[in-house]
Amino acid sequence: MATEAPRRWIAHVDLDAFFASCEQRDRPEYRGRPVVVGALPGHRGVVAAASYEARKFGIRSAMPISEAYRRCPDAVYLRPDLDKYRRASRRVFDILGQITPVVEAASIDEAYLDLSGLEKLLGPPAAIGREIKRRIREATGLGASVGIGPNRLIAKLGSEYRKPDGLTVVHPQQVLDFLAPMPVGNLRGLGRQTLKVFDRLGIHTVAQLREFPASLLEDHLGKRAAGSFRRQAFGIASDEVVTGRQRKSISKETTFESDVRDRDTLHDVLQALAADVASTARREGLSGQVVTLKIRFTGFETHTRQHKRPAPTQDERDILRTAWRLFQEGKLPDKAVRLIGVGISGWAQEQPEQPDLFDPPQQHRENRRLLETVDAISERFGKGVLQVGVPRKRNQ
DNA sequence: TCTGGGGTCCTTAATCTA
DNA sequence: TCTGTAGATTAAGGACCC
Repeated sequence: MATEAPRRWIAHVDLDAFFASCEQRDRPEYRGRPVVVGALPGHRGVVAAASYEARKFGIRSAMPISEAYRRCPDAVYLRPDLDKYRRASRRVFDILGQITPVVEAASIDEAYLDLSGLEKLLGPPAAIGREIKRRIREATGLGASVGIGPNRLIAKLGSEYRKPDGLTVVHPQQVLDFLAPMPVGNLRGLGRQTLKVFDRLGIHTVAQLREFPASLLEDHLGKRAAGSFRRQAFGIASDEVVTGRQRKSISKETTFESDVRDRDTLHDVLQALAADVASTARREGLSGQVVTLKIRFTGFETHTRQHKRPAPTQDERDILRTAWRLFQEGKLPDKAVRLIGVGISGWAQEQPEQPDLFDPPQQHRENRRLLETVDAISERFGKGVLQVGVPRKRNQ
């Protein structure tokens, strides 16, 4: 019996234990052994990636390295080599681009592909999935898991369904059965905090979520989140694959081996981080107007302070000056610092912002900006140095 | 357990302005 | 000129993801 063709076939490709697999590929003596990439034992930090051999000991990413070491002292512990992983990632994305131009990079080791309309050329979805895996392994020696379904959610859950080296195709008519027995924790955007709420409500599986009264769920999670999880429970999700996404911020941060009180040290570190941010911004041709300072104190108490500068910048001196002012004037607790970081965002528009004389609110802002500049100059050099005519507000 | 680094998105509160 | 208010913008924090 002919079934109706889906509007879309979306694939999600996920490289298995990516960082650890890159290391095992390059060092044959690590193959078959538990490999943990992240902080080194005895230092502050967490697991960034664990090979499948390491996972047998219960080691997971984001686990404190001390805990990982307790579980498996004999594992191979390595610092991440991000340049190596970026090279491998680029190679994989090249291969995906040969399958279809509609590829969205979801992270360094994950991608969404729109396979719609490729069946005539490459065969049914399962055949395309096998071909993707084969090409990745042949070119890079890395294993990948692939999920294919009518939308992004189903594709993503499909790639997680069988790992490593898995392939799962979920046809539109199978979506509800595929989701029903899953733990709700598998849904997108549902983390530890939300899981507690679901636990309290006695919702553990997607099937139970579907049965739960929508209005009651809204009471506990808010309209937006409740709606999102309910839609997911019924397999409703976006099937758009967005190519060429632009990043929205650049940031650099560092955690000290032991907490720091010394202001000079903090300033020096902040300067290095600002230089790093600025260099990335210049390399990518981005200028940001908003500078954000992130501080984590002893006890993991974390604060951010941000400031919108009058003009975009990619200059480390501007970034440092603003960040240091935020540090000094941000009414932050007087405690030793565990982590410090700085970032920029709020990119310059395509064309420099011009005051629009036909847009009173904008004109008002421009006037105010002008007055602020005058004030600042007067403050430094004395009043009367400058006389600036400010256009009067038009009627109303 | 004792918690990295780099991000995105959302909610909420304060402030500004028409 | 004063006042109340609604909407936009900015800022801070938190949840979440890999």
